[in-house]
Amino acid sequence: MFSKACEYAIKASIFIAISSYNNKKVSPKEISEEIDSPKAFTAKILQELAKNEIIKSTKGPYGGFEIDKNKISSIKLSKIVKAIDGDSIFKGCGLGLESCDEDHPCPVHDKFKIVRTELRDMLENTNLEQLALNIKTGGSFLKI
Amino acid sequence: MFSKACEYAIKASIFIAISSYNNKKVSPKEISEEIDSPKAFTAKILQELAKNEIIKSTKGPYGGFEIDKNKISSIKLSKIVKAIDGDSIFKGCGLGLESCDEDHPCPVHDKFKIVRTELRDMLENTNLEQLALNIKTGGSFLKI
DNA sequence: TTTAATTAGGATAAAAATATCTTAATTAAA
DNA sequence: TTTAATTAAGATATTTTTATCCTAATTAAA
Repeated sequence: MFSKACEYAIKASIFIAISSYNNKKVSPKEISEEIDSPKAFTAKILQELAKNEIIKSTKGPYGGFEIDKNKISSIKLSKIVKAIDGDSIFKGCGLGLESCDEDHPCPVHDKFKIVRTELRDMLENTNLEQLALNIKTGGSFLKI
Repeated sequence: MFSKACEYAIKASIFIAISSYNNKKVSPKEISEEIDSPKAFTAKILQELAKNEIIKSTKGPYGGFEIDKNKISSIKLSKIVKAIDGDSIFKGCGLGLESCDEDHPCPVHDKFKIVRTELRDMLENTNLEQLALNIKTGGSFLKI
């Protein structure tokens, strides 16, 4: 469904959100250990998230990655997915046709539309606050 | 969502179904032209579909690919997707965790479950006959 | 101002997906 | 039985994704 990079991006964002609630910046090393991902690759993805202003990076001693506490609830999953994988998963045709629309639909257009809408709504209606809180209360987990 | 190979597999299967209704076997060349895909790569995918008994191949003169007419309505989209991409798209965790389940869910488990179920149901409830007929009646298209 | 701790960025490598090419095997018809 | 038309299979190439490594830039504190 999502690329590896996008899976890491989502998990990393959740962990950074949790750490930020604790007023703690985190490094690529801590993040990759927490979410069980390759460190250097994760660092690249963090750069991308920072460029998209989803997370904030601070260089130098006492630096690291964080998210403004009062921004966490406004960051939707859709924003993270768009930043890393683009929007083709909610906008694109299920069979990869360039010009698939109501007027010129691919064979699975109507059937696929329902799934795509369900996915888009899910990503639009899920934010980092919800996901972080659920982890904090032990309702879900970031690895194994 | 699906790999390129899987998109080609779905489109090829639909075209072969349509041709089979017309009692006509088709070659990789005809198929790739009809669905706008690379010929040799498409041929590989056809081999895979044949191994999975989704399509039937006949070598030699007057050979080609076809589907038993009375089997077309029983071939679900899910069977094609499973044969090419495997079942991780309906079974796997949205964040790629090995052991994600109700007892040990990933952060998006509950939200993702709805989408995955919607997708699985769609693939289970869509068959080649429906898709082929919809094309025949001009309700949908295989390319551009 | 120097040092050490950090992220940024570029170069490279490895693996997987996509794509192509060549030859082998099969088979119907002449 | 030979020939020509077809798919099967293996080798190779290209592109994309995933991953690693090294150096540069930044910055807080000594």
